Amino acid sequence: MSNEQSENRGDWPEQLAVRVARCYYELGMRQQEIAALLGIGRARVIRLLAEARENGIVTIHINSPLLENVELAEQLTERFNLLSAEVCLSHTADEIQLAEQIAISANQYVVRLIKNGMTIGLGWGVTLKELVRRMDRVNTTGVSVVSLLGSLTQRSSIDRFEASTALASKLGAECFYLPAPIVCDSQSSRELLVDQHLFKQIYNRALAADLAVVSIGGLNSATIRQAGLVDEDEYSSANQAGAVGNFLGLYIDKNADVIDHPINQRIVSVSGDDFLRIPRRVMVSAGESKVEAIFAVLQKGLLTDVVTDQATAQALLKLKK
Amino acid sequence: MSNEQSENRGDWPEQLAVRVARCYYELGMRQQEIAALLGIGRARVIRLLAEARENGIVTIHINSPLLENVELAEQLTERFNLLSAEVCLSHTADEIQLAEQIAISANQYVVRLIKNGMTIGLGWGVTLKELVRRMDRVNTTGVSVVSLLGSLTQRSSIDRFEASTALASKLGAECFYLPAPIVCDSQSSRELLVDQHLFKQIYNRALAADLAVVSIGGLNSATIRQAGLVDEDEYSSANQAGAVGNFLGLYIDKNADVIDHPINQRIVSVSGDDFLRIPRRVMVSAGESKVEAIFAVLQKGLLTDVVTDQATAQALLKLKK
DNA sequence: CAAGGTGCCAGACATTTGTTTCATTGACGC
DNA sequence: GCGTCAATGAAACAAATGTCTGGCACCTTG
Repeated sequence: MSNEQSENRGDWPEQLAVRVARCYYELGMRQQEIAALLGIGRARVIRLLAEARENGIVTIHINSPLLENVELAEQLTERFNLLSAEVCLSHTADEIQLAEQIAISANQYVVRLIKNGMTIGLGWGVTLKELVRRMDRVNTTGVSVVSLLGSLTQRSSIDRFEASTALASKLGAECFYLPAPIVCDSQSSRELLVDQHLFKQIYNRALAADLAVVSIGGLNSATIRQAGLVDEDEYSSANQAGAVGNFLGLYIDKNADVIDHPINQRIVSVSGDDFLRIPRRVMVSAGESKVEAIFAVLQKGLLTDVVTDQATAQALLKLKK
Repeated sequence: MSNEQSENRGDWPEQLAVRVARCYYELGMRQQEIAALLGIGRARVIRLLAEARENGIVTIHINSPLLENVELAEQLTERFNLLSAEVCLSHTADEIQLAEQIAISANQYVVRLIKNGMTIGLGWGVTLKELVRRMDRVNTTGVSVVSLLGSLTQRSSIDRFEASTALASKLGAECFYLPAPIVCDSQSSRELLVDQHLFKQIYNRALAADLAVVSIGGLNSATIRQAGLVDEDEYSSANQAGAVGNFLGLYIDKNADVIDHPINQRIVSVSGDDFLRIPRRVMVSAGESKVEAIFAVLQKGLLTDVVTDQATAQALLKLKK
């Protein structure tokens, strides 16, 4: 039977995980059996299974929608004049867990929108990172991914928030980064960087995106400050200047207008009218603290699609009145 | 819009299952919590989860292929001149379990082939039934499903083997049946039925299918006889006449030629050259007892795609030599 | 070559999940 | 009304899964 296959095909960790996953989910074997079959410890089987789910090697889909959420989605679509919306169940107020949960729903939603030959503009943040991490691997051709914001420069931030690279790898796509930090030292250095030929080239590529997937930063969300890009002083002064959240790197007020504050002069991102040139603009976001900002952005018509959770959807619909 | 909010939205059993599934798989809640939240017993939560997996409300995908199986698939593709093939892991020799396992792999394979506006011709048997039962629900438009064989007439057989109806419901598609039993009483009654206007109409529809999904019946497979369509005498005499299996209802010999036997005169199905007019012909089958028949059919070039398991794939490749 | 680290297995343990049994409920048919 | 039957929850139990510890082998690094 299974003769000792040669050896060195592909990277082992992943192949092992795949094998374990197939034995477990497709063949319905017990972890103990699998461990015995593959000659490894049961603990490892458990780790590999967890890892496989984390990585999106294994994905679980629920094909039937929950009626009440379909209704909420329809209401959102109508009230904010969207192309479509998706509402998922939520159970926790913890923003990190929430991000994971929305990510799962958004996965299917986004995967359906991806077509061959497409350029995808991508934002930033834990939610998107999570989304991309658990996303199905899809075989595409001619797809490219462009970051809509400048780059993060700290390794730790990149690991937590940078999603483009991971998305590109899931899709087997090319990936482009705006060659400038997301927050520049000063307005003048921003202008210098933005004026570079290479920068413009990539910026134009971003403008030509067919699909944008973005998130929104609530103001007191940890994300922005965790990234260490904005210090406390700036944060609180932006706050006082009427900021309700952060959209594509820029601090916005309750009308979704970019507030007049020095920090916004230093941000590198595709925003404003340029952003609107992307025909399909999907927001993936939820959470108590982001409702106001999400509402503002929706109200202003910046988006064509929304993926959020029950609680946020209900809050948004209430605000509308 | 939101008209019947209050109570009667959708059928409850399914909605409950969906809700439980989402809580469990997306939100990662414990069964105990879910039971408490929804005010039902934990036992029911378990039953609903099982049911959801059975029905394909919940589907689990493994997105990364197993390298050794990719190799086997490539070998199959090349040796039998196929468009593509898929090989899944197998762990059991039990044909029923095997059917379940292949069905899981075939699901993804077949779903990828389905396009809007397509007509799908479908065969018969436990494997296909299983395939369809666990298949993802896909939203399609303009798809129709046509049975490639005459109809089953006993309720119990229908429940076990008839796949077209279920497929159509998963796809939201139209479904057409050949208006004749799969096995007629006599050759003459077959001719009479086949000559009906309505029959020809649907037969032509079947001929115009873009995709056929079929299985193969091993000779001593329980399926054929379970259906109670062929009695023991006929079975053993067909056996003696050199039958190695059953393809689209017809008994075939080791060259995949339809054997000269009275039973074959009474079968209603789309076969022979007519079958070859369907451009994409996928076989989903595996099992020790079917190897010879599968080999014959492949050798004769009746198929363009195969989904099978490791053991069968290896056996097929050995035979080729 | 040794210190420190990592990854793994083995096995003990806690938790979760699955199964069985039994009593209750409520719908249905007569 | 009144039995019958299926569906369900409760509780007890069995099995599986997940977590943790210690120890060993193997690496890296100085």
